Amino acid sequence: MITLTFPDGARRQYAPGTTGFEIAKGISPSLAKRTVAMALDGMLADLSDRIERDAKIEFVTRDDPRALELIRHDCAHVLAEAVQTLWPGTQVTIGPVIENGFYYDFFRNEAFSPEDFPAIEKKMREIIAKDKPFTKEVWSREDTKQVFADRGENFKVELVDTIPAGEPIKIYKQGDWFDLCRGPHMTLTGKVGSAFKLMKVAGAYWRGDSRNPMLTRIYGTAWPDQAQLDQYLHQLEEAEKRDHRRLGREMDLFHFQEDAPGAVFWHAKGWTLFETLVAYMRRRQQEAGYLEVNTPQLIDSSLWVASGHMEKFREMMFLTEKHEDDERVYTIKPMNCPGHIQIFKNGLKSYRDLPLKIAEFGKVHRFEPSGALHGLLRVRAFTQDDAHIFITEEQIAEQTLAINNQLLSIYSDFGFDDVRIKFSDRPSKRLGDDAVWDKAEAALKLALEKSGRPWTLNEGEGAFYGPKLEYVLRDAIGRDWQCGTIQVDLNLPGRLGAFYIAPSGEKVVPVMLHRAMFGSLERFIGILVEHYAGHLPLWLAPIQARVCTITSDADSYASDLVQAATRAGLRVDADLRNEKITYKVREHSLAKIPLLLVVGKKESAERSVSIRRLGSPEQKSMAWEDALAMLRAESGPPDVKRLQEAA
RNA sequence: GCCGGCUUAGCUCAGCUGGUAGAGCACCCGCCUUGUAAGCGGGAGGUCGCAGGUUCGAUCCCUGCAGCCGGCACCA
Repeated sequence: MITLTFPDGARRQYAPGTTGFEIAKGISPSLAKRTVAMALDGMLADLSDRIERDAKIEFVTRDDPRALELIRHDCAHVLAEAVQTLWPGTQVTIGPVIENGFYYDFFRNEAFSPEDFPAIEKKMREIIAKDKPFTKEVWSREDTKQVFADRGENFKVELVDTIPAGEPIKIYKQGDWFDLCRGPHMTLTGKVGSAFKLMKVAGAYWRGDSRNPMLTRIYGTAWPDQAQLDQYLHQLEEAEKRDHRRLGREMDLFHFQEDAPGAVFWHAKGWTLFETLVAYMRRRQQEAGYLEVNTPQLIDSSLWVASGHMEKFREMMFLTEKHEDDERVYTIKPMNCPGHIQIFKNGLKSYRDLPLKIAEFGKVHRFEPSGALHGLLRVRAFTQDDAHIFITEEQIAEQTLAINNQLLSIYSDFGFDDVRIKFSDRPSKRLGDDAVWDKAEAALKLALEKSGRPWTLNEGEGAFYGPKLEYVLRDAIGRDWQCGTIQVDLNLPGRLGAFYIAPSGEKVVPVMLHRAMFGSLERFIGILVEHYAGHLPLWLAPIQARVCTITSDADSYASDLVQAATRAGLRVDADLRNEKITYKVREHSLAKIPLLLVVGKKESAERSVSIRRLGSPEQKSMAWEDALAMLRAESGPPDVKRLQEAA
């Protein structure tokens, strides 16, 4: 006999091989009817599974949160059956559950289009209405391959080979239709319900490899009930409203145009934001002892040959054409490091000069694949808050740790407190001996351990010249963005002939750390706009306050306020147009102006303002002097405020 | 780069099976001097992404190219 423990703590004995369904039915027929799967020791399993060992058992009903992935997975199978019924000859591949839904990849000579969705969804509803039982069979490896081969399902045959030896080959049937699948599934197709929707079609490479054939992927979403589906669709609409490309236009920050794919036209307001971030980072770098420099945009390609970029990074680089009067080919810099090494090399350096921290807001150009471009988040021309720190080998851990700490402090100033660290080790395409890589990776790991922060390994994702740490921010709506990076480089300084004089009088090649905090200013701004949904904090807002007149009688008073505020270093302007105040409030609210200072006859007579904050209908009347003082205090950058508080 | 889709006024979008275009908002002008998320009236604005082709005739059909969008691959 085996002993099963129930959620209420009760223990009962059963004959080995009893199925979950039998047990549920024994407890109550209605429970058996409601149950869609079970969990054995916390692991989801088919209700039809025979239980052979002692275990904790729970019955999972359809409204159990754990049933959600089953609903989605079953829905994927229903989708696959529907597609194969409508278009015989289509090959099935894989159909996993993903966040908020599922997808299924198909192979067919002709791609699917969203226009096919109504027909597919209709067929899916028929399959669900038939309420066919999901049944599991275990087949032999050879039989499985033969069956799928006979049906022309070549991708499935290939999948069978990826299943490790010793694992059962499981086939799930829903009526006549069946699929190779790890499971588990619910009991009946009817349990999928009706709250599902096909979302989009996309191409996807077989097994994620661009050398493989492209499949057609159909994405869908599925929920326990219609209300949750509706809520999800509503959420998607809301997310669209905070898209930085849309907000960038509405807030008049920047634009793109066809002539310059992947390059930003920064408008005055966007550029103010950009410069505000640069000023912030400049202060933070000065406090940490960096020296800011500037290096050429175009450098003779021979330098990039020496650095190894031409060999390992060529396809990402823009090169000039040979000029009639000058046979040289120049490279538009894709990175700042070779330039910074030139500055290091200029003049003899001593070990006493180390660590030497060279920083640049360097604009780099990289030939990103056209399909990768995405607003500000992925561009071809971008500005890095880049720095290269020249040190001795002994200083690697200590300097890495210092950068790590400053990075976290900086992110926190923007409200990013959930930061993950990824450690990327040697890639296949790399410079330098393995012994050098061993050393670099070990030093980075040591620094990570000293920081005491958790990290994950990102295998083979390092830069071609060294391993790296990558800092991933989680934004206000839970999306992850890679921003900062610290890279240990034991290759480039030597290749480019950099050295310092050690205490012994010998020439020694320095170690170089590459680091970026924002990463790309362009990308960081895109992330910020979405993170704040356009509601930038006062210190970042391009226009911090807008004075709105109610009648033209207040025009000159309004102009006085703007002048006084501007002299106080604030970014304030006025709307003197002959429009109703409701009209002005609406317009400037949509433009995400943080503060509206409304002035009419009353205010101009008593030298006050009526303040309205973005996102709140409240109005607060204050004397102008008080309002100005409040604005000044509130609009300070976080690092400046910290210094003021400390003083 | 790959797969699919899209490209009409500054923005959002209509435009039936081919007969050279329309709305709302924005813009300009006039009226209203206005009290916290859209006052009223009028006007102007488009080589329908670019280049070819089919046709008596193309925004519409076909081909190529570009950009964008959604994924995939790649990545700050």
